[in-house]
Amino acid sequence: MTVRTRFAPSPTGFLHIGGVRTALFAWLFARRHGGQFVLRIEDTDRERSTEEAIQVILDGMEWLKLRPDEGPLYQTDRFPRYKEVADKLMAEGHAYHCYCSKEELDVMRAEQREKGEKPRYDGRCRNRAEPVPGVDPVVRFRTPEEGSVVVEDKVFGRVVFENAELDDLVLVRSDGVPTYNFSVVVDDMDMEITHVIRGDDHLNNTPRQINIYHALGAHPPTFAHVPMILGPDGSKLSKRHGAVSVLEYRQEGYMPEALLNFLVRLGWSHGDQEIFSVEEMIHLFDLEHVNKAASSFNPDKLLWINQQYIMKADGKQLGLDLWWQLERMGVDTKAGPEPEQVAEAFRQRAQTQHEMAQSALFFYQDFSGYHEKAAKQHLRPVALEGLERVRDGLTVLEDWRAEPIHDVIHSVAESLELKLGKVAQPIRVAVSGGPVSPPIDVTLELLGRERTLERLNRAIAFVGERAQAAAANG
RNA sequence: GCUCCGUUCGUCUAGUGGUUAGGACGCUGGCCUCUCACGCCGGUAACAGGGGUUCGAAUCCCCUACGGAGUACCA
Repeated sequence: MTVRTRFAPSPTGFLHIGGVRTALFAWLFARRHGGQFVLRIEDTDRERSTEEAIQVILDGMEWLKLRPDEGPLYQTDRFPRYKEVADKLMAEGHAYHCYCSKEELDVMRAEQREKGEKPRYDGRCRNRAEPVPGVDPVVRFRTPEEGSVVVEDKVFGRVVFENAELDDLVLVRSDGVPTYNFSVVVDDMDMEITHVIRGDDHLNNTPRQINIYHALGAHPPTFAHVPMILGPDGSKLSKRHGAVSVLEYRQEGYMPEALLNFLVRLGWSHGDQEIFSVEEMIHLFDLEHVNKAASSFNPDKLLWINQQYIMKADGKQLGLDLWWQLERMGVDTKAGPEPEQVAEAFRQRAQTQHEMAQSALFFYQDFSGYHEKAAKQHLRPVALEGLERVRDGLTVLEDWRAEPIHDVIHSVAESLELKLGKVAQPIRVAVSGGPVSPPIDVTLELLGRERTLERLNRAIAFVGERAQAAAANG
């Protein structure tokens, strides 16, 4: 039997990292076993489902390359099938019509709660022979009254539920729309899902679903409930931390492989290994090493992993990503060096590509003013001679490459009997506006002769003005 | 309330009766160095609590505490 897993999100909110992690595990498991991965959109709740959310799910999974072998399938396309199965259950006595009103049920539950009992449907319509005129009934499942259901969960192990704890759940609403616990069973059965990998918030639903499988004469699939992902503070994931659309991570400059790597280590491990290529994940992933406890999302680690990926990323891709970020920021990338070369210079200096773009801005456009502290520290009269000599040396330099540029700066430092840093740092502030940049020779090469000389002259003038102002004041 | 589930450094985790409880992120000391990074060397910090079982428990059992989920004509 070939393995078939599925990811079945309901498009009622954005696809966030919790959902992605579940999808990743299901996808990895299918890949690992040479099986298929199905994407099913659970949109039976028409009130809350949105077209936008569906699009985010599709785009997000495409970005992460978590591509389904089948689907997207939509539950709203399958209503006739649910009806067919419900009718069968009715005909065989596994289900019955219930005419109770919402109010009636509320009263019933309130009374039970008062008595310290678990609120549950008491089966009052179980043996009703006649319909109630004018009332559209719901279809309820006739849960076995005795015995227990054993869930052999791949993650949680053996979990036993007493049927007496369960009640007769609604299968089909009065308007004919199936409920989750029913449609999910029909779908997983029809789609021949062998392994249901989903969030552990569904563990409690599992015995009910298993009972439905049995009533249908079907074999339940293997279940694996994966723990939830919490926010950095250990609270439920919210908009503040991870509960934003996954696509936001693309905008913030994370690489999809890095996000996947981060997510696979949330609740799963392979010894001490931290970095996994997608191929390695596929090769190594297993349900046995999935944790039982929820884990919280650590943004710093995501940043670190992303940086690791940037360092090793393909140069072309890095250039493309930097270009994309710059364009998004409204920068004219034609007005500066090739993004690919710039990205190379920043390879080890950025945790995200967005950060890289921010740092690289000075290659493409002029900065308005100097970083105050840096200017104060480095653009001083003592730096003047070095700046001028370097400018003069670079003006006549024939070969505009990092090495010869380095030689010019180095010899100026030597002739002034200064350490390289004493000469380089003022140049850095002069050309970048701030105290941080890639190695100075590389920076100048990328910046180009024209811009370099122009900015050097501007800095020289700046130092001159400052000296005059200081003299006037003091 | 009831049912089910969970609990190892701040965080992600290794660990399946005998370990100085290991690694990673973070933080931190140092080295490298033209800045920032990268890299390298070092430090910090954990078995929720209490009872058992055992020669011996992070590991097995029970209780408590805390956290989570379900208890819908949501999914």
